[in-house]
Amino acid sequence: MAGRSVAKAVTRADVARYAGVSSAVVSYVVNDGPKPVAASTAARVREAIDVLGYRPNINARALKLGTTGMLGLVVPDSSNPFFAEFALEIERVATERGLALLVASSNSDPELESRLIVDLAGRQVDGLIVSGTAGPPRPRAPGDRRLATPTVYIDSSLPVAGYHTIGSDSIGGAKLAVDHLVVDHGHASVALLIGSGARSSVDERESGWLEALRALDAQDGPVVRAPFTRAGGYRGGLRLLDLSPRPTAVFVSNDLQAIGLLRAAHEGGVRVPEDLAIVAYDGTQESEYCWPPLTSARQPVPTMAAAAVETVLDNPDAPSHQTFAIELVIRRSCGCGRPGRALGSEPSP
Amino acid sequence: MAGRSVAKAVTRADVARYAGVSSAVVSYVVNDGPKPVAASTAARVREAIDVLGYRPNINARALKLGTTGMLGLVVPDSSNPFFAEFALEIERVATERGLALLVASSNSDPELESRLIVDLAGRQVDGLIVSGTAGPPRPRAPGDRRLATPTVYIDSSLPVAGYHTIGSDSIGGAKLAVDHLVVDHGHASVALLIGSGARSSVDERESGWLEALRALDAQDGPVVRAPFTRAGGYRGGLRLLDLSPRPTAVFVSNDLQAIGLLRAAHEGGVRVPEDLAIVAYDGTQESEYCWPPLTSARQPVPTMAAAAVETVLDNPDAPSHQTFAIELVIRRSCGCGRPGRALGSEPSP
DNA sequence: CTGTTAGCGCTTTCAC
DNA sequence: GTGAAAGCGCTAACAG
Repeated sequence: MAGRSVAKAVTRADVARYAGVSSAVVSYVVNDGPKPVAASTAARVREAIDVLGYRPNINARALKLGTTGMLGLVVPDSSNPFFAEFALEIERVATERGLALLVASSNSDPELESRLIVDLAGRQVDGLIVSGTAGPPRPRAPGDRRLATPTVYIDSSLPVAGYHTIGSDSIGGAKLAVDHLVVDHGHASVALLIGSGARSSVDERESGWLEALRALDAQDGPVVRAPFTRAGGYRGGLRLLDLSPRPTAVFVSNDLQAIGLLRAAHEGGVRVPEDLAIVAYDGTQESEYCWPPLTSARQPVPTMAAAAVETVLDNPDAPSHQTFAIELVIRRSCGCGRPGRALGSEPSP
Repeated sequence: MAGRSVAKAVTRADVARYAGVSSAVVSYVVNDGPKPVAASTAARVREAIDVLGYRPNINARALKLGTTGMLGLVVPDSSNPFFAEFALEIERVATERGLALLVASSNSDPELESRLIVDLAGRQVDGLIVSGTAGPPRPRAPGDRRLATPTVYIDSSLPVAGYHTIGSDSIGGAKLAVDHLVVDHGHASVALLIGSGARSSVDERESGWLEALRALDAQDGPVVRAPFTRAGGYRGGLRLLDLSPRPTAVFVSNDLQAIGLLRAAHEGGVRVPEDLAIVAYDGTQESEYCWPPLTSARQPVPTMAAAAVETVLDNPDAPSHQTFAIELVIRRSCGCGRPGRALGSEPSP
């Protein structure tokens, strides 16, 4: 059905004919090598290219070279601002390196996810970056057939044998959040509003929250589980606010949920941070512009994205693991600053 | 540099050898045609495929067929939730049709944008969907060389000669917004906070705003221009709130700006909607979860995305234009509902 | 039902 | 400095 309509593309042979040279020469001038070409010939070729409107067929090139100049990215949900920002950063560094980005969303469905991975691998992408819904894959069995495509799992705070993995230091991040609430703001205990995913293992944000509380001899507050979405945060928030006694402080596992919680609080007349202090996780742009602005444990997205691309491209063998420190961005929802006045009141551009 | 590490992939020839058939037969079973294959042979081939872990090389296939099974999408800013949602929808329908999506962000830079378009076209995508930062291209000159790739411009409320265009009915949408503010809420005039882009022509949202005001014999309020971002809305909002007399109602050209404006209002102690009624444009998810929830003129993103893909794939010739009606989603920021209580208080999932 | 084979557009070695 | 030709992995005539 397609293919029919693609107006007969002009090919390297057309250019060669028009310029009165061989197709090899066209190749030399297009790629600026590997052989030198006389200046005058080159000029003629370039003119032919211009006149004819020639565009090299990148796929043919890929076939010959065994390289596609494409990266694949699969995320659970690209409308989650965190993944959107991640994707944008990856795209930025890919573009810088002359690569294009093939994206796919698994919609948090492990089955779809693996189909997408297989599909992208079949498209011969030069590297695959995946944020697994089902968490990182299980360690590779000894005789396992490798996926030929170099792959890195992001969003994995622990190493997985046989794979490249990258993640933020969620344990450390959770601790930062809890410490701030307990030490700096004097809360006796901190609740947890956390995502309920398909992930098999315990979320490290939960471990960090617990560890921090223990280390401070503070009490762990109630735990509420809800989907990693605004709506999930809203519903989870409703339950959280219904608890008695109502928690005075909560650590929320991502910005989206915190925003949902904020809505629940507004509707219930619960003042943030006066009645309920909130620290979130991710530090997306959206967290800066809700009301009150969210204090959030920010993942260094640009750095992580750059590392992902680099790892998969420059280091395809030798599985590695990298963890990135997170930074607590202080705004108003934790209780810092003055009411009605956002901290750092000139928002970033 | 790349290519080296790609573990020698298993090819159709390997499978053929292993199964003791010709490569054509392998092709027949993989594609389920065009020739029939004996059941027993097919089984042998399938087993070989399995054992060897064979994956067809999609690029080779593309080269042969003149079709890549890829769509290209270029947007100004994929971290804008509106475009993120759009991209997600396009991806969804593309996946349904077995196509992959190549995305690129122009970062609102017209120069980058055209480079990206050329690059994607060179990658032989089967169709190109672009949301132009420079607006749709100028009408095609008679002798103009066509871009061979079928292309549709989204976000273009007016037709452009020689191109496929798709857009929401921004004039109608703006009127809906203004009418609601003036007729239903009794505001004597409505201000405008609108994006300042690279677009050459006047934004139709501005025209709609003006027309609606005229039609109602109402007064046009002040116009403030600022970038299409949260920060832009914030800064524009600061200026707007500084005006005297301060407007009592404002139509904002996208959700992002409205969210920035909301922050400015919160900081300035201006109550929304009591002191300032707001109606935004786009109707992204984020508009549902800020506080107060935004009344917004919603673009039918899924419908538009489906139309874009269909147009570019099934209708590559015969330039067409499609406009989609927008729907005013009533929430709290316009003054509807009760204070502290969001309208439709059970948010969507 | 199965096999042979000619390319798709490109790069690159090897000759001139 | 330039050209001829092989071949990347795949499909689809065309023969058997």
